[in-house]
Amino acid sequence: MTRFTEIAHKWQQRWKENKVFEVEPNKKEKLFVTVPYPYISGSLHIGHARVVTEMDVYSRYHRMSGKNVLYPIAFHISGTPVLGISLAIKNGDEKTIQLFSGYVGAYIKDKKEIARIIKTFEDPQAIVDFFVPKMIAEFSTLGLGVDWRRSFTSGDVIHQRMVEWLFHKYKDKGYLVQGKHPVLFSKSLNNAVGEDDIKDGDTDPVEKQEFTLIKFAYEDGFIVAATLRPETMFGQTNMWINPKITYVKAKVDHEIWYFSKECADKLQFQDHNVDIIEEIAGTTFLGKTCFAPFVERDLLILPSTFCNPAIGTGIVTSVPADAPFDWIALKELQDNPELCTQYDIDHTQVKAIELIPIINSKGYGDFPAVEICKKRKITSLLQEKELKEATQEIYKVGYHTGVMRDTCGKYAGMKVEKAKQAMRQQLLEQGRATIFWETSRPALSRDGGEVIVAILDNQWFIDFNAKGWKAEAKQCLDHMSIVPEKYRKRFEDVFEWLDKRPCARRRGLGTTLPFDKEWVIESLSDSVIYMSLYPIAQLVKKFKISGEQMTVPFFNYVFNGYGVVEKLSKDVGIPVEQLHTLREHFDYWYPNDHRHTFTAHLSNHLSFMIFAHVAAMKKKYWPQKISFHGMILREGNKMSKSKGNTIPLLELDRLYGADVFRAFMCSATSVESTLDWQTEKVEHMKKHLLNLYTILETAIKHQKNETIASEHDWFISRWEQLKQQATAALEEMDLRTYAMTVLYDMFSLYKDVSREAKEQQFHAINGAIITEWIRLLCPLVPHIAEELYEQAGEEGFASLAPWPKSDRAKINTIAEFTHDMTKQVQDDVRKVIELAKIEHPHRITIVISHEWKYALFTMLKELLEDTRDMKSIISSIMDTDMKQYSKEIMKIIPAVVKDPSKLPHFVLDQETEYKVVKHLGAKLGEDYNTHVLVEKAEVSTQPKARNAAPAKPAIVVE
RNA sequence: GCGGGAGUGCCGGAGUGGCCAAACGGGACGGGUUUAGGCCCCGUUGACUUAGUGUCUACGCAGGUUCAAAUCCUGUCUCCCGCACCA
Repeated sequence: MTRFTEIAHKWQQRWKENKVFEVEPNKKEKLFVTVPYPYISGSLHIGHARVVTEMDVYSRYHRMSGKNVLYPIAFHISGTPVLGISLAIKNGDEKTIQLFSGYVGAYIKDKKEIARIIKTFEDPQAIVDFFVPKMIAEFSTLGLGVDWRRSFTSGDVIHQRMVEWLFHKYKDKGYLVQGKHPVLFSKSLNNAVGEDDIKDGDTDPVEKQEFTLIKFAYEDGFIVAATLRPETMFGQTNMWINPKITYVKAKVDHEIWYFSKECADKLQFQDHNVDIIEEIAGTTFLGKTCFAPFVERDLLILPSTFCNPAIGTGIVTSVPADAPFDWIALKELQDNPELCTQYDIDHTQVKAIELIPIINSKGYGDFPAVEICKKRKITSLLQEKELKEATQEIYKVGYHTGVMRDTCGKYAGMKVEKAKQAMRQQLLEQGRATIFWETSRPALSRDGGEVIVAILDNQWFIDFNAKGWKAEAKQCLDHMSIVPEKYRKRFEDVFEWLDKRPCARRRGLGTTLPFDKEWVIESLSDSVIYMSLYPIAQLVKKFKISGEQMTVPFFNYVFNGYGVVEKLSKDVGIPVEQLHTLREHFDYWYPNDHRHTFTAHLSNHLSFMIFAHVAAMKKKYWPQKISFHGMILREGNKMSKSKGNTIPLLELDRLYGADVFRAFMCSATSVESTLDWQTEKVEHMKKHLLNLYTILETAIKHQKNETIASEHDWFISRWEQLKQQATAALEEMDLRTYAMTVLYDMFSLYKDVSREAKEQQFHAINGAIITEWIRLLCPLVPHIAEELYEQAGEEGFASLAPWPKSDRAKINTIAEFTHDMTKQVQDDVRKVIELAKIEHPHRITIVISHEWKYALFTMLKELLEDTRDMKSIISSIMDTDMKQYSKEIMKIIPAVVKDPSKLPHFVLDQETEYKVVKHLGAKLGEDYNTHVLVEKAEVSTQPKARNAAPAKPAIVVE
């Protein structure tokens, strides 16, 4: 454990004991800040730490600036992940058990005890109960100024009641609708499933794919083929049926269909009635025909083994121009007359099949499938992998760049992207097709049952397009501050395309839908307005208010002030005073003044938050500000648990202590940029902080309350400017500039003055700035700051000390300039001596510029403010009595106009400069142990005297 | 494909029209301190030049606007992120 870790623990303990961050409403201006509540998922790592730490630095500044700051954190447990962990442990999943044994092992050493605790995790609530206190402890190691009394989880009664209240609001306003919706579904569990219920669902995710089932008239009914590409239907040449499998004839709704048995089974889950009539061998169909839409003619049914009964209908319509599988299958048949004979098919008919060009894709001719097969040397259906890749490639290019050809009837000239939708729509409207959902790969649930797609016909949706809602949300957004501002447009776009969103599921932790208990509110929809609980959560606990008491009217009153409090009190059995207190607290803290989050939340959580607030809250409680932070990498790589490259907060605490982390994180990159965690750089920061700490400790011991001589005005001036810079940066949440200012700029400025100030004066400077500096450091490295603050003999906590105000009156740019000039001359003298290779100069002469040049430079500076026109500048100057120096002036002006940086920041007068340099001369004389002569150009005999310019005296070393 | 962002030195990264050979941090090199190492301190680190205050070249590439561009405009290349119902 490092020294910094010890200091951190000491102060974290004291803050806790003294309830430093437990806040109540008072007379001060309030600031209520939030971050998204973290999901319970085992131990915390630095990925979690960024957002909470940034918000902490920012809010600590505001606390010191005199605001009453509320910074709370709660925990999210809704949805399926915690459930999934629980399930995995129940099923004896070794990976999960090991992972969680590791997390638990961070706190408990006894192996038996660990195993016992893991066993309890079969109940999801046990996971929550175990980790919430651990997560609070781990967050606390970061030194957060959080009021932990207000924490809760999304599974707590208060949260559930509040979510119910919100959904009642949605329902009352007509923002909830019911409809059909496809979900992944386990036949054995007879329930919807998520990623964590599916075998290998985390490593090889299963998606829902939307097939179009197209009906081809055949005998008494339809042969039904499945396709993902309805836009290729103008290119159909034949039908593929697998001779090796058995199909079924079935009554589907009111029609007779011929298709695979597997599909028939699945279709029953997708809102269709299916009665199987008989089984039919695949070979039965061969050589016959069926009638195809779009091409509007009979297609020959041919054999192919690539048709998989488990995918789609096991029947595929053939588009050899655009589908590599179809092309190779057709070619194999055309090239093998024997194969045709074997299936009793007329080879001449097969041979006669001609490809129909349908899509014009970038980089391809008439028949992309043929081209790509040739290019990739695909000649056989056995090259399955290559064929799949080729199919992907053709699809991708076709979808993005393709245009329908003249062969495609009224769709000719249409982009593939559009034609796909339009053609499918036409088929559906004509009753010649239906939608069928299929999983993107064969999948099993963890208990071994088959996973399919089922359509639920009573799915609940939030309808963001409900009348008036978007307009209000937009109004809220318009009044919000978005940092960085560039994300506002993204919000606007998201608002545009937000439509109906499924908001409840059949499984998972969370809140049941109050008016339809079969459903659990989905985890993104239940976490949109929970910040409303922070002002009251600890009161609800204190007043022992039960779930039954937190009714809809209860929240209506507490949040919005609606209703008659006496009646409410009687109805729910809560004393009027308590209701008043709840209402007052809410009204004091709300709205949420600032929410700091990751950009990934923009299109869902943050947008929903705005919609939820405008739906449920009075305008004055709408959110005020959202800021964004960037992602976090480790040594250039993404951090993830599966890669095993995360850094647990406990380890961070042990190796560095919170302050090193905070300082590194804030200074490494700007808030909105990607942060790369590089151990080497963190080590550098640790060294720097140690160095800074030592310097401040020493400075504390050598303070004097004495007047600082005017020769150090430059330092004081710069100090004030840096204070201002730090403050301005914090106001903008520019944590990087702030961190750099207090860690480095002030540090090097302090070093500079320490080198040139005499001891007494240096101690006086210490007296003037040290406690200020400590306080300025406090938001960034609060533990170190507290420790030093105490050493400096200050009362109370640095965390609660007033923020140092900068004094504009002390800013003296002339003093700074003079100081810089002195340093420059000093530097030049050193360089000249080096270049001249004179080891022991016996005389140094410094020549101050001619007086008239000061007038010239002053005038030039003024003129250059208005114009860059050489002629007018020259004529203005020549109008004065400087004309006598025209020869020299004509050399100076072009150079200066071309590059105005050649002019000094300030132009002093000759006498002042002479005095300053004379003073320096004395010092130089001591340094080099030689005679130094400072003279004005007018009296100098040195030829170099002519080169002297204001702020740039000529130097001669002999 | 659409939408958004980025391309600056050995590296990370400042800089949004002139005060920029480029903050700050790191690395490398030279020197000081030290028994030695570390820490710390000083200097150098685009090229050329010089007894400093000098000249030239550079901000993905190619053009343009302007007295003046890394910064504005046009084209182009490369990389990253999002394109949803998933937390």
